[in-house]
Amino acid sequence: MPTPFQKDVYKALILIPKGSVTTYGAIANYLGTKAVRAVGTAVGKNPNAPQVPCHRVVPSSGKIGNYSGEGGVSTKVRLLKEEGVDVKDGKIVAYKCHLFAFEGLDDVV
DNA sequence: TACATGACTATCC
DNA sequence: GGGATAGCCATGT
Repeated sequence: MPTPFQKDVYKALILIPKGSVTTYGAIANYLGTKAVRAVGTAVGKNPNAPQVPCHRVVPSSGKIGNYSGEGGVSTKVRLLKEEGVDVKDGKIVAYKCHLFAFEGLDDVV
């Protein structure tokens, strides 16, 4: 069963609009924590499958990061492209433009 | 309860 | 900008 922390992470992921991406740090910040590692762990479990846009989560490095789904990173990149986010050599193109930092959704504060 | 692991980030070089 | 090191919290054994 998913832990409350995971459910919070998944809720944050669902808030990510199509064609946009966010970082683990942004999610952690939205949840009011610095546990980016824990966020990555929670997303890695991802028992909610396609229900949660886990492929819209990328590291602050602007790269793709990792993906535990089928096809791994390849599928993650493909999904992003399908949503309008272009990827080149395992890196997000103009990723800062697609970046979604939960601005305005700070209901926790 | 304690130790080890992990889809990371920040800092230093 | 890129590589290496330390810090971080939650989860699983």
